[in-house]
Amino acid sequence: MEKYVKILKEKNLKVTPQRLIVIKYLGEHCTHPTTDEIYTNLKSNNPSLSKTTVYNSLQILEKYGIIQSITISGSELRYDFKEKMHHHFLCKKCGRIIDIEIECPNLGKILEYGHRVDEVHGYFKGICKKCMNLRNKNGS
Amino acid sequence: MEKYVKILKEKNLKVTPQRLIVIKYLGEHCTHPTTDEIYTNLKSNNPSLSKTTVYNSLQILEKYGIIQSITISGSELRYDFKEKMHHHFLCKKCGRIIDIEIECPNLGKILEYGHRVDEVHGYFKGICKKCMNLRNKNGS
DNA sequence: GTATCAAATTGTAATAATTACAATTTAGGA
DNA sequence: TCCTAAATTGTAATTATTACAATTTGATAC
Repeated sequence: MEKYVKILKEKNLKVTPQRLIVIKYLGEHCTHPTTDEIYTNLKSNNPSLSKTTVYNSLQILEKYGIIQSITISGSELRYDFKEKMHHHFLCKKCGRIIDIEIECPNLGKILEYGHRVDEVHGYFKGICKKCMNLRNKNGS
Repeated sequence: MEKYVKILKEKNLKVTPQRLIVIKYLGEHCTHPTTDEIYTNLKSNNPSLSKTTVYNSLQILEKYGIIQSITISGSELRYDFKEKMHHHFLCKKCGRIIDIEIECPNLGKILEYGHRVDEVHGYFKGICKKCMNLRNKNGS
């Protein structure tokens, strides 16, 4: 827990219990949850928690580069602890979002266009290995 | 216009005036419009057009690989004619989405994981060249 | 430890994006 | 031209997000 307190303090963000449980949740769950998933899961042990607070916390954590939002699955934002750069793979069968540990080798080229690049996102959609195996077994 | 009729027929999709104006709109506007933008712009010349039809048309056009949806700017889908593979750059200042003509050199690696990859998306966020120049001029 | 105050939290209400669905219309083959 | 499955339409419902005013609280100064 101290780890998360430290992260907030380093950015001069006020340390509140709400922010701590949100950041802790993301630190311990690599499921790329939506705002609603985070809210629902935390609500049971934190009955006074408001969904607006979850939105606010996620927003400010993202603003300060602690977490990142992912737009991969249609009309909802998902969140991810921002550690080292990686890509994502969305399985259209089981809906899982899998981390893909690769860097983006294109960055240099984009800089050549003259734009200032702050964020790099890559994602892939398809059928994950697990679902492919299931499909083969069932012969369908 | 015949070009768009042909595209639909090739996929054995029913050719309707609504689908044609939607596909034509995307063919002639490289602005990565939202569903609402497409609807509003077409509505004036096609008063009977329903927004649900625009949603339906976009959905089926995407399903058949004619167009692609882009999730880059928060909670809204944007659409793009699906020609050759390219990436996107979102300017956080002016909101423009700019095409970046690069391929993804990572594909091979993802295939190694054992997943089946159907779609490849890459996007970058930052400040575009034009906005950077404006900023420098104003000295801010 | 207490007072102070800007900032954070809460709950409700409003807005925006998307989907569901039943009734009507229509494209395209027989 | 007729027929039917599929597409379109409009309304209503759902889902995701934002706005905002009232209340509470973290962190600093005393």
